Amino acid sequence: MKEGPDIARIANLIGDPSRSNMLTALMSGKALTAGELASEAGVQLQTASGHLVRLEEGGLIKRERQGRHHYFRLADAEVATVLEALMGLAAAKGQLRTRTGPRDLELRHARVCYNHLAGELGVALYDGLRARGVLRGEGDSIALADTGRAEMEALGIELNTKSRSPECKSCLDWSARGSHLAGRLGRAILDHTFTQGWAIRPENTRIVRFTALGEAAFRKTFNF
Amino acid sequence: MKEGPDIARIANLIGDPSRSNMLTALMSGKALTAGELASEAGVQLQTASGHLVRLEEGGLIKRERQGRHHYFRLADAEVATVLEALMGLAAAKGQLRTRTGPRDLELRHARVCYNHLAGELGVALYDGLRARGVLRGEGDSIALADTGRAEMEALGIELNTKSRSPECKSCLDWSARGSHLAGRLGRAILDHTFTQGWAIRPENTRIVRFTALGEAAFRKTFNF
DNA sequence: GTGATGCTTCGGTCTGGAGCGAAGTGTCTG
DNA sequence: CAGACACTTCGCTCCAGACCGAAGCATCAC
Repeated sequence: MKEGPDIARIANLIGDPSRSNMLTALMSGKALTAGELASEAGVQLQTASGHLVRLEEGGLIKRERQGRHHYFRLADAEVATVLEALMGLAAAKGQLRTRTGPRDLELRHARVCYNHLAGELGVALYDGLRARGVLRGEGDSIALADTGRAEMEALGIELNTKSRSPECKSCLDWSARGSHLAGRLGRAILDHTFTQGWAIRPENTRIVRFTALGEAAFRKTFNF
Repeated sequence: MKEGPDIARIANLIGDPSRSNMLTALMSGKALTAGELASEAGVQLQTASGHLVRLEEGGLIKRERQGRHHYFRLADAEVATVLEALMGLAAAKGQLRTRTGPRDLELRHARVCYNHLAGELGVALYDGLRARGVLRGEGDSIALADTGRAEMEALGIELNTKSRSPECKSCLDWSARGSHLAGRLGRAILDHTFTQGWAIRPENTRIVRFTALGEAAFRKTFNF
């Protein structure tokens, strides 16, 4: 007996892990690019692109083209409401994420979040820089203190001052409680980490794999 | 990869056509056997049995064994709320099932939503009660005004004060724009409707079929 | 112009899981 | 007890779709 609207199509769209991760990321209300969403979902750009087409056709998200970027946002508030309701139900049913594997442990320790460092190490760095007064401010408006700027320059970290994107930003971390550092500074520090050879980036993952010496050097350099 | 509850598991459970048909059937609020649900979904008993195990493990439905029968019902009202919200979204996105027949019209007019009245009539009742000040509050926190409580008692509507579930709740309606009344009061009013003989309930549907006199009495009683 | 970047499309592989037949478990009737 | 009935479990097939490499567009920077 088929009555009423077809739940299954919509639920099936939300029901794929990659897509639900993208939708969850879009719950922030911000518009995100395909690349950012791919990174959020932990899949390659081609895969994400396919998912985004399906979500768009299903009416769950909307696309805005700006130059070579495609920005995506939730289609409307009703979509957000349904996602919120699903989150509530999932929480009530104890379906918290508990996946644990070797891959997962590495991801939780240190990973790339778009273009900056996330995970336990990213959160520790962020907390350390704030405790020492290198970073100031709360929430979205974080700034580099003058002493901090000098310190970064002394380390040879270049901030690409041409870009108009925010210099410092905090980004919520899912694996560790707290935030990590995003923005141009976050990007520059991650780049520095790779050029110094402290860590490598295994193919097709978000994992940032520090060497033992590399992690020690990283902690010492940023003094946390 | 974001923090928070895992939407995907729950949504994936709902996202299969067979399972969503079963859940939709259970939205009637009645307990159904595995065999009945299999025929609702259009699959063999073995297949349905597998789905029911998964839905049970996911916390969406509950099982009661009675002799050689297994009866299933939705786990709780929250599940029903989420399903109703999904129906609303699906309807808004034009994912209606192609069949639009007399049945569909009846469903839109008046139907059961878990244990309370939904459809045009349910929304009209809700709007009427609010306009007259019987119900107060916005969003999730809706309450029965003192005058309203007296009015309901005068009508002989019993509120089962033992239950700890909320007395009044609003529930989004998918067929009409607006909300209808859920919670203990919503349940009591629907029970009253049947005991008064204003409406009957055709087998195997969510339809609530009012008689002409019954609908008039219903509207007059609740004064809308 | 050339090269870099962001995204899409195409073609291919591979796995999760939906489906069913058959056999097994539990419950009722006579 | 045997046999009917309701449901579950097992074993198997099969396919949708998730994923990625490579190639193709479009846009930007120089």
